[in-house]
Amino acid sequence: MTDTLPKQYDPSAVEMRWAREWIESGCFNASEVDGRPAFSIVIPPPNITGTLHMGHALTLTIQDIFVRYKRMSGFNTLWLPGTDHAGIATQMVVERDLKRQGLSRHQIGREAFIEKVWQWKDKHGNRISEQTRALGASVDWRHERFTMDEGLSKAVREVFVRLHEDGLIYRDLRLINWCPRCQTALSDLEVDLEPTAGQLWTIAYPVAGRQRRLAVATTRPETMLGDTAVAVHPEDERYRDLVGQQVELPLTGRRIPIIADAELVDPEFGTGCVKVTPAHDFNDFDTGRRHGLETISVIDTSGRMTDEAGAEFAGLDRFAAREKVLARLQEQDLLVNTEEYQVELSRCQRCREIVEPLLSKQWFVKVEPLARPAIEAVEQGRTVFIPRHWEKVYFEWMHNIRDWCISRQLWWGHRIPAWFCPCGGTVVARQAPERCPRCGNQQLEQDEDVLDTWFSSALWPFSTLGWPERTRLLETFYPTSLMETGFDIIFFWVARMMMMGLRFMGEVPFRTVYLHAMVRDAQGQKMSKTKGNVIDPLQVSEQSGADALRFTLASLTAQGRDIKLSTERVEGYRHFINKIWNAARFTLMNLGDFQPGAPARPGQRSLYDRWILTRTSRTVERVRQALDGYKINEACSSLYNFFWRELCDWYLELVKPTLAGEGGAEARAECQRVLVRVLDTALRLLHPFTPFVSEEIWQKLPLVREAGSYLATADFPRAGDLQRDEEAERAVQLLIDAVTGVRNIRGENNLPPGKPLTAHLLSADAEVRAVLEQHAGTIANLARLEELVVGQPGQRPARAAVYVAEKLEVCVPMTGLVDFGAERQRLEKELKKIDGERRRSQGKLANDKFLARAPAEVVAKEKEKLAEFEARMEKLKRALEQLQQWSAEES
RNA sequence: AGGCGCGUAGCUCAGGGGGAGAGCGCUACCUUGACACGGUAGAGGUCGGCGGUUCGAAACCGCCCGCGCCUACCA
Repeated sequence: MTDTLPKQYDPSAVEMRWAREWIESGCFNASEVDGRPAFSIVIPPPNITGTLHMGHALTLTIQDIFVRYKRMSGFNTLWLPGTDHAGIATQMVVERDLKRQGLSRHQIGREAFIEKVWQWKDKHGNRISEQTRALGASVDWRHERFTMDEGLSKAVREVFVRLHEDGLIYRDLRLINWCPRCQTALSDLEVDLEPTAGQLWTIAYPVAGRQRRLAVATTRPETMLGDTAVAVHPEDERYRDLVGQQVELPLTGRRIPIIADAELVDPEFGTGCVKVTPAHDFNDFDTGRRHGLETISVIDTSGRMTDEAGAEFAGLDRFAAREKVLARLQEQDLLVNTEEYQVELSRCQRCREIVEPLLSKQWFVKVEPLARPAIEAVEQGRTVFIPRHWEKVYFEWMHNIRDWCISRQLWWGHRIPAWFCPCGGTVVARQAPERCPRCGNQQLEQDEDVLDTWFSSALWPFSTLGWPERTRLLETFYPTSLMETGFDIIFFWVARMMMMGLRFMGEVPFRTVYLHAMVRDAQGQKMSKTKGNVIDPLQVSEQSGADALRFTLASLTAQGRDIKLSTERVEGYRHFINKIWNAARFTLMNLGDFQPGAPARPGQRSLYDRWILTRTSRTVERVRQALDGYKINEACSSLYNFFWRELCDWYLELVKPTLAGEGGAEARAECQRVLVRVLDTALRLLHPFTPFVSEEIWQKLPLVREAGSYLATADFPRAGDLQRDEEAERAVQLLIDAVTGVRNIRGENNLPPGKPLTAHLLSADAEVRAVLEQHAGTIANLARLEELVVGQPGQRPARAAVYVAEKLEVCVPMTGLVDFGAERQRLEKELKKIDGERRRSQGKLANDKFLARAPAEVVAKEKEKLAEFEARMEKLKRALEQLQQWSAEES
């Protein structure tokens, strides 16, 4: 016996080594031309500013499980990594750096600033990629991409130009969301609504030439300076006569019309009159367009009042202006009411600043024509969402989609390929044009703006594969097989990839979208730096090992539910990893004379060998089925249960004597072979989940294999590789029941574990008795018996504790004092339980309708169950009677 | 306001028309030939409530109660 492994598994010594070796050996390299079926995933590119958090750990774990599973199942597998330039976030980070040096980006200029960002990226932008390696992600680093790479930038220009040619990209002066702090336009999605305590003010607007005032309510009184109408409902009797008249807009001296609009106005709400500010409110903007109203911008891009707001207010911050407007109205007795009111504030997703709707000339994508095919593709099942219910969310958004504002007033990003000529002409082109096609002028200026980061992300599944070139990689791996990401970016990303993929590749970007849940802390709170409840995956990984973290995340990934993570849980699965290690340790300790190449001798196989082989086969089937159905947690629990409960708890215990040579050299040799075979299979099954420990052990196993082969690229087991053997399953179940019965009696009667006992195993079934007799030695060994008697039910020993199993009775004669009370209680409890089952079963069988309508096999099974319950009850009753008798004799 | 999801053992959650499950925790015992990061045994549940469908419901349907999340332009 050689003890080659330490008692405790130390992941830190193992993980870095394999992470490096797999990559160096090319295990994860995809092949561009290959006869094998392709399987591909493009990684959802994390921001270069980011560091790895639990969400990344989860998505990487899930993707890696599928990628390794498919790779081992013979697919030509590409998992393509990369990062995202994250326009606003990255620009903010670099600007902050500059600020520390007392500089602003405007001081150093655009070119120098972009240079700085690249420097920053070179220095810090790889951090997340390195962290990805540490988790064991089996990505093909040769194909790593960055959204600002030349190739991807070319794809962005190509898409922009083509969409523009097709009339799907246009430039227009419209109301957009503007962040006064970031100084850029935002799309609807980049704005978060936040319920906030505010006020609702009611202001009186005097009707021109009458003694009447119209009361309008507003949450933003400062915008009244830009009002260009007051709207009422066309059917509102109260105001019908006023439509077409004017009001005198307070504080401005302007006269504005009273209009009727059924869409904007709900006559039931408030006074039924609405102030209309087309330049600062989305509803009002639409109303303005319907009625041809003037737009007056009274707030500028920094959130200050413009000259249009009037001399008194110009230059004031929007919130200061609000106070001043209210004060002035108060003085004029035009503020008729103030009440507390819950308002939804729009905030910038990046910096939390209150977003301002502003009139601005921006580039937009006309989305509806792109959305239609993207909707159809999911309707037709060409792309399937998992869990399925997310499809509804996707449809809901796609059906109500609005045009996408894609220009950003930033410097870091893909510059918009549009050039303006002083003559008023605009050229959209792949390359900088030399002269204006309209007037020939050579003084063209490129648009200052860049594109929304999500614009380039939308192209990710094909731009990363080389598009617009028709590369081998693209031909082989598009459409990708799986998109694994968080449900929170269905709209931002998944939907947009669908639209762009269909438009430019003519086919969906991915066949399946697997949306994972959010990782929360143990209390179910969202993890956040401010709350301080963040669990850092790298720290956990250092403490417990990446395998333990991965297995934990995978086990908790039930479809459609948030993951509540705690370090205690990871600890628990670390124990599982250690269990795997120790099973291997035990195995290796018993393989001193093992000959890997020697032919198997199935004739030498024991019942236990046959049993573990068939159990392994079932596990293979379960794991495959679970993975094929995207049920990762089910795969995990099958593996956990098999490895710990079946392999370690029973098989290893059953064969210890054989391995010790008690059954002879041949039996030992075959047992070794089976053990190696089973462990090999288990490691293959485990590998996608716990790649490090499985590879480490596998390399130590004495297997016949080519030099330089890796578990990472070994074959994933198939259920048919191993023999099914129901007879062995039934027989071992008898042994398990017998052993458990003795242990139960021992535990319940407080008999010390070391105390040798005598047990009688009784069964009316001769076959059962034969199995028990054959394996009496094993039972005695595991149950710590000094004597074992197999007999018929009538041969119950005197003064014995009884345990009634399904097919046999276990009796242990009690020497010394028997606690009759406790023993009776135990039996009565068991009796009551079985009686409940029996009655339920009997009730069913007494029901004619059940007999008539239930499927025949259900009825047959029910009859079997009833017979079994009755038999067990009979035994229990007899045991109780005897107990009664002994008890009487005793006293 | 609509939509979606969730209420199962003390905790975290699987399961899902035909004998209530796991992990952790808890109790008792144990240095038994890999593992105390271990072993053995045990306690613990009107499967949120009420109706309905069914021979049969924890599961399917409806309503209700709680808890989350997402979407939305009510001034």
